[in-house]
Amino acid sequence: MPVKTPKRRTRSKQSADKAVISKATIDRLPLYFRTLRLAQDEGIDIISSEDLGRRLGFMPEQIRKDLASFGQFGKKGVGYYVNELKRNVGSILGLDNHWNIAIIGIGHLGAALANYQNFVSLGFNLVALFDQDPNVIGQTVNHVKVEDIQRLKKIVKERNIQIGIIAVPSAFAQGVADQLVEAGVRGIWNFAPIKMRVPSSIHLVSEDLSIGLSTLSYHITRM
Amino acid sequence: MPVKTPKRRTRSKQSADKAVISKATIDRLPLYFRTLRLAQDEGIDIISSEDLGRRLGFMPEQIRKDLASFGQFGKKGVGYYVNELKRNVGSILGLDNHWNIAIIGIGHLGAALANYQNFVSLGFNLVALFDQDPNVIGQTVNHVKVEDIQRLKKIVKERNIQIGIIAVPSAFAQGVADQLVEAGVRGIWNFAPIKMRVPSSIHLVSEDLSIGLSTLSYHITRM
DNA sequence: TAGATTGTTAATCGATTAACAATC
DNA sequence: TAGATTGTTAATCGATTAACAATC
Repeated sequence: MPVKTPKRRTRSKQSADKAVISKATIDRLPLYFRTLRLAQDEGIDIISSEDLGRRLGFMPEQIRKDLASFGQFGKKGVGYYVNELKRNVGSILGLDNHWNIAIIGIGHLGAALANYQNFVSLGFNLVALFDQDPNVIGQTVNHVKVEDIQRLKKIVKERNIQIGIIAVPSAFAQGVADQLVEAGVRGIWNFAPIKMRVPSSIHLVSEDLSIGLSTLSYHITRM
Repeated sequence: MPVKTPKRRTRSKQSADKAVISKATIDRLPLYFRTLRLAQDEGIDIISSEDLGRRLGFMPEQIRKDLASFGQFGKKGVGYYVNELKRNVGSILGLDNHWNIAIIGIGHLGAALANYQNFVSLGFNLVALFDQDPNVIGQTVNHVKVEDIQRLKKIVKERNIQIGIIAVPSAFAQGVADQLVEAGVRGIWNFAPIKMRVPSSIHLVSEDLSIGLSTLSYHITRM
């Protein structure tokens, strides 16, 4: 459900004011971050919006506009310093907060997420796993022990967990979300294909894996 | 890269013409399908756009507009017949083609996808798994044997596979995509976080799991 | 019939792309 | 300096929401 951000028509010209950033822009930031990291790995020092655009399949003006909404990171006539821009984009995304995350539901998907190395490389700390199955509780996945979901609230507080990742079957997902909210997490990343409801103060991102496959079916049906 | 569909300004009024359907509309169709199935399970015969909207968090006029772009499925003053609409939406999505799918890369994520029951319930047939690791080749995941990736082209043709699901490490993903294209698949569902390139005749949907977590970080950093 | 709800056109809103002055 | 490239405003494009006639 799109949260309507009140829009400011009369914003002053050059003050350090927080303009409203579009969701589309925010969704592109992680892609800029990754591409900058790859460029860094290639030893590139300076990159233009045109080159970034070529690598990502975006128009250069879109990239410039996205970045400019957070500050003036480039040098006219030159481009962007890769290291500096990467650090800035990472900081905008809050990756340097090194959030503590937990996964709830250690089935096939939960276990795969627990082993996903990209989260580590983005700076997230996997600090807890939870399941309800006595056969799974006590096991270790990627060096983290699976805890009884009964202990969720206690451990979320103890380990200062800010983000909960829900990978339980649909029927239990809303209940787990409610528990996470009560335990005090600030964000939920949900993989259950349901319309999840959380208080407006909690940030929710839902992944729906069956959308992609279904839309693929739609397209190949028509070709 | 958005494929520009030539737009028809001068479309005739009431003929069975295929108007251009927006990507946003297509992405919502799988959600309609799922919600209709749930309503069906609840024994509901007739549903209004308002009720569908409440269940999904969409405006009813958006749902009516989406559906109306494919035909007149509702009854004025009454609503939509759940069974009939679900059948129609499923057919629009091409789910009744029961596409044959294969997963390439049977690591944690690939194995999780191989076990994902929602694909089965959407009518997809998982008919092949591929890996490159001799320790994985020959194993059975969800009743399907893992084949040597060397045999990809042969098996894709033999088993009439239309959709390839890529779950290999980023470094190998483009190469696998190229092989799938050569083998004759019509669509690729990619989980590697790269900018994948395929011919314009091949449909590509990429899932990028780190976007969701990064944008969550963005939002909780700012609250 | 009266009330309800669709299908569709018009109005609004938001996001992308184009253009160009500023400046390195 | 001349050439290149940013940052930003304006124009365009596309998607959502509002309004309402049609009709069950």
